[in-house]
Amino acid sequence: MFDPVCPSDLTPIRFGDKWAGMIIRCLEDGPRRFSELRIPLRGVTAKVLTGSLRALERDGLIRRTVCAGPERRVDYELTPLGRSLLEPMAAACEWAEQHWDELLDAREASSLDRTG
Amino acid sequence: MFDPVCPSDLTPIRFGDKWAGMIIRCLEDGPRRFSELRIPLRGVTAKVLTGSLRALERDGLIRRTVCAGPERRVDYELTPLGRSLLEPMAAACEWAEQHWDELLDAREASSLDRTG
DNA sequence: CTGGATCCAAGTTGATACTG
DNA sequence: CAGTATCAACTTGGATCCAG
Repeated sequence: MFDPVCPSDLTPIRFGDKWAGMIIRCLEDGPRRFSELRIPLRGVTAKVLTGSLRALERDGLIRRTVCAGPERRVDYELTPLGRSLLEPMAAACEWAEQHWDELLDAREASSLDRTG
Repeated sequence: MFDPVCPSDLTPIRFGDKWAGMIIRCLEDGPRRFSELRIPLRGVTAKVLTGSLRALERDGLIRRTVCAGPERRVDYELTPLGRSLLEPMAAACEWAEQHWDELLDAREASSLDRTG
């Protein structure tokens, strides 16, 4: 799923911490539960995801809602500010896609310098 | 000088490592020497600046040129790829300027939550 | 289910001293 | 001038276990 965003951390552009960019994209289409977020973000532990979510909340990019009811359930959704971030993110993705090959070539060339 | 870029590391958007974004902006108007770069980047040590420059060079964003002559002199300049990064960087800066107040407000609000 | 607590490995940044 | 070497501090991400 996150191939188009940052295939191998190759692009020099990053949004927040390691998971912030992916979290924002996960929330793009509407609110998601804590456990829903853990599915696409394969490998993220609860603690780290909590940390990222708290940071995003502190910056006013997402809103955390504890839903009433018998079952414990917490929803996260983008605030208008968070949603506005999608624009520069799209610009960053476009740049990454356009210059993907050049980035790869540069890495290859510099690794060849070291070996030969 | 770097107030417009990232006044207090408040924006969630980052380019490369801590100094990469500033280095790129320093090279925007043409080649600069190692020691010239150290002026605006107050506080950066030679080792750290070297590390950032090497990383940018490896990614093909800047080119390093050792100038011939009696005095030791090394120039750094943006490659076309590095220059192309100025576009998404401008988009990021624009976003940061437009939403500066909201970011500040969010931080204030969350710090108030903690104190009272 | 949604985290908090604790511990830990790894990476990042920097201070300081030194070199061709 | 343009770095390199070494060491120390801090930050990050994660594993594991525990709790309301």
